[in-house]
Amino acid sequence: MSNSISSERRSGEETRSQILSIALKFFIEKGYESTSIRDIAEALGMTKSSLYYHFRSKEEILINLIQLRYAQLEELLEWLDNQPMAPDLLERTAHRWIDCTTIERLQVMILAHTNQPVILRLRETGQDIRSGFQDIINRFVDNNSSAEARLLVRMTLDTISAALSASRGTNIDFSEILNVARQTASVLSNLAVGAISADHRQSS
Amino acid sequence: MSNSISSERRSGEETRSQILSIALKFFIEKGYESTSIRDIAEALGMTKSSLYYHFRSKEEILINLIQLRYAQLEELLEWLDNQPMAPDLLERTAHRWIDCTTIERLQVMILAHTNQPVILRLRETGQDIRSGFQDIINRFVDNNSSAEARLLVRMTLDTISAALSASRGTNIDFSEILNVARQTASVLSNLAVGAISADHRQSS
DNA sequence: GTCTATATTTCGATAGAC
DNA sequence: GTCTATCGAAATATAGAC
Repeated sequence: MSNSISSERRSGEETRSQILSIALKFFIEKGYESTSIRDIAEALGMTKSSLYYHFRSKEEILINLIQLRYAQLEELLEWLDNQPMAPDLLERTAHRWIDCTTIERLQVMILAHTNQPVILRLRETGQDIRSGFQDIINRFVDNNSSAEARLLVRMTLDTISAALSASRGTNIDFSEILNVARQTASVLSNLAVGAISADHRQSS
Repeated sequence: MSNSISSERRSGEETRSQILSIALKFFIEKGYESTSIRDIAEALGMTKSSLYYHFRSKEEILINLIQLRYAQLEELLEWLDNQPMAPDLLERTAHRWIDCTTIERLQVMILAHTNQPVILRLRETGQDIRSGFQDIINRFVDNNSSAEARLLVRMTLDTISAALSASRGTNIDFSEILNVARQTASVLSNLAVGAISADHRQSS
C-alpha cells in the first residue's frame, strides 16, 4: 500500500523462494514430519518467527511445493485433448511428459513420492491437492476396462517415478533416469495397448 | 522363570504380534512419524506404558517390521548363487521373487516404500537394516557397467514396487498387481539384458 | 521483516504401584 | 503384564517490541 511496494515485494518474494527451496531439500532428505520449522529457518540464518511471516504454517509450505506440479500436468491434458485417438497416442503422451520434465519438477516428484501419507491426508482434508494423472488416464481407460489395462496405463505414464525409485541410493544422474524412463514407457505402452485391445475384443 | 512360562509366553507373543500388525497398518496409512505410540496402544485397548513392556521404543517396532523382509531375500540370493549364468537368468530371478510374494510381504514393501526417510536414517545410524536388492543386483552388473544397465536391472527386479505405486488410490487387487509386475519384469529384463550386452561389446 | 519471549500441545519414555 | 502419574524434550504457532 506504500509507494515502495515493488522493492519490498521483490525481497519478500526472494526470501519466499529461498524458503521453498530449502524446505524441498529437507522434506526429501528427512521427510516432512521430521523436518521442523526450526530446521528450515536456521538453514537460512533466520528464526522460526520470521518464517511465519512468509508462510502461515508448515502445511502451507508443503502445499506450495506440491502445486508447482499441476501447471504442467494441465498443459499436457490440453495437448492430449487436441490429439486424435491413435494406437500410439499413449506412448507419445508418456514421451511428451518425460521430455518436458525438468530437474526441478523431478525433485517435486521425489517429494510427492517420499511423503505420500501427509499428501494423502492433505487431499482428504479438502486442500487443493489433486491426484496427478487421473484425468489423463481416463482418456485411455474407463471403469469398464480390466484392472490389468488400467494398471498398465498408469504404469506407462509413471515410469519416471519407477526409474526414480529404483535409482535411490545410487549416483545415477538425471538424464540417465529420463532416458531409461523413456525406454520403459515404450515397452509398457505396448503391453497397455494390448490389454486395452483385449478388453475391446471381449466386450464386442 | 516360573513353571507357567509356556502359557505366559504364549499370550506375550500374541500381544507382540498384535502390536506389530496394528503398527504396520498405521505406519502405512499415516506414516511412521505421524503415528504415535498412543495411537497404536489405544487401538489395542491398552495404554502407552503397557506397550513399552513389549517394545523398548517406537524404532524397535519399525525395525521388527522391516526385518520380516530379509529372510526371503536371502533365500532368493542362495537360490541365485546356485544358478548358472544364462541370458534369461535375470527374468527368471524377477519372476521367482514375484511368485513368492505373499500379501503380508507386499504390505511390508509398502511400508518401506512410504517411509523411506526414516528407514534411510535407521540404516545410517548403524541399525541392522540392509538395503534390499543390492546383493542380487551385483550378480548381474558391477560398477563398470553403464548407468543405463544398472538402472534397468534394478527396475526389472523392482516391478512390484512400480506396480504397487501405480495402483495407489485404486481398488486394484493383490493378484492383479503381481500379474502386471510379472509382465513388466519380462519386458524390462529384455531391455536390461540388451544394455548389458551393449556394455560388453563396448569393453571388448 | 526480523527479532525475543512465551503459550500450548504432543511426543517418547520412565518410575513405581498392583 | 497392565496400570496411573509424570518427566523432559521438542514441536507448532502467536504476541508484541524494534
